[in-house]
Amino acid sequence: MMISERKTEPLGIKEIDRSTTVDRVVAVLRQAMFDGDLTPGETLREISLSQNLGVARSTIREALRVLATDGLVARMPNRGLAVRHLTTAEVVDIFAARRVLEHEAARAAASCSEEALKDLVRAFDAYADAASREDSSSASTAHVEFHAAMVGLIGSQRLAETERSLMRDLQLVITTIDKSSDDLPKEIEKHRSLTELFCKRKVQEAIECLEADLDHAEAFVIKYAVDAPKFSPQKAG
Amino acid sequence: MMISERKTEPLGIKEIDRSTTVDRVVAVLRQAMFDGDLTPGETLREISLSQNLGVARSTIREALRVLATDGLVARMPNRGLAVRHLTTAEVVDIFAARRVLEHEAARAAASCSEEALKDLVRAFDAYADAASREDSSSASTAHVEFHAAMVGLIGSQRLAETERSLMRDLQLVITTIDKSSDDLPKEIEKHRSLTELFCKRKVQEAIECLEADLDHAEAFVIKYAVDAPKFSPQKAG
DNA sequence: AATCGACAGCTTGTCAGATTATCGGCATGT
DNA sequence: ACATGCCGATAATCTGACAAGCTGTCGATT
Repeated sequence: MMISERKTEPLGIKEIDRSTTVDRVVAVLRQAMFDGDLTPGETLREISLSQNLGVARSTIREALRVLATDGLVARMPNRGLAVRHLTTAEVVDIFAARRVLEHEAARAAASCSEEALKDLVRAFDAYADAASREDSSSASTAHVEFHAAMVGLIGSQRLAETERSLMRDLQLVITTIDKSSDDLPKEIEKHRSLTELFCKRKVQEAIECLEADLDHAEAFVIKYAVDAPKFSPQKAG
Repeated sequence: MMISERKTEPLGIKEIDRSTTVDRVVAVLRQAMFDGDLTPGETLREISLSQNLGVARSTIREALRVLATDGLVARMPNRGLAVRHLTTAEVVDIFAARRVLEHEAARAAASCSEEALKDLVRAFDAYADAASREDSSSASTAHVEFHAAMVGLIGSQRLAETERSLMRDLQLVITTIDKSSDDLPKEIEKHRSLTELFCKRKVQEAIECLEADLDHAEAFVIKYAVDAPKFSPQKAG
């Protein structure tokens, strides 16, 4: 054996960002929509975006193509792109999906590993932390991640990813409704008790808690969801 | 009121294809992977693709970006793209997700509308028809659509889309295993009885049927799934 | 006045070419 | 044997150009 053979890095070396420009543009745009800086219905012009972000139009186009595939923006051929507008029907669709996934998550809590539950607690802590710092942008992200972690208990990353996508789309609507009047502390408490029920593996109670929350949230969102007077979005962008 | 005001189209007017070149390239590549013309691990070179298909490299890039976002191809930054290779862990993940969705579909069959069941029957008929014509390409597609229709009974297009994506990824592996030794008639019969159980709303029996099928399919696929000796795929391309 | 058609402007769609960044392998030197 | 530096291949990005499609306007025609 050789002396001083080092396994990894000599400590203190920072992680290098290996993302491409397109990835970063996607992230920026996604966050902007997420934070409400880009509101549903708002058109996205390739040229102005490329000028504002200081990248070429081709790069913007690739980024927009990703967002379109994700379903966050709608393409209107030769007319441009716009931030997606959810119709009432779609909101109902999303909540139907969430009910299935989150119910199943509660059931999975009965038999999942302790380690998996730790992940859920970690996700909740991140959410609570962001909320306590009144960082609404981070809080939104953490909220999504919490729900994804919950569905993750089922044991399928794919389903967790689906939940993530559902939550993101909803967030799109929610941020446009009211940025401040949201009773964040109350939300945190609801999620805290939900987390506890999961950890104690009290399936039935968790389901009831989820159900109440989903019903409430659905009614709330639907009240503000507007039917889009636009083209239906492309399927596969 | 005016005379001869027509609501939609004067009959017989064909639908106009409004797809862009990128859309068509995506479709071609997707089908190629689906049919096994492009096998997992195979690298996709932008230049050769653009030459073969007779379109510009930028167009190819946008198409590949879509496929990467969909998760069908893996990006290795600055090294190229490759048709996705599913690891055993991912196959397990996918089947965990399918179990959740298809179980829920069986439960939903108890209370869904007759109309929804008709859709399922239609999907089965298309599958059986393609199989009887020995059109394996159409049969693969129809098979995916059948399962999507099944999950569609739950009442969420989003979940159906998730199932579609899961099935497509599996199909990617399956086509590479054996194109012909597949006992298609037997598969059709299994799906036929499944369809009947759904229509008769025999939930418990349907679940048992599904479970047996899923277990069998999972074992089959895992036996042939190879762990990829490549980079892990990018998250959001 | 109402309708139609041509036109202009804007934006996306597609393309070609050039430049840069990164990777893998090879050769070279100690 | 090992580290270093160079080189070829390929993707990543940018630039600039032109074509195609949509919208609204503005006359001309009826």
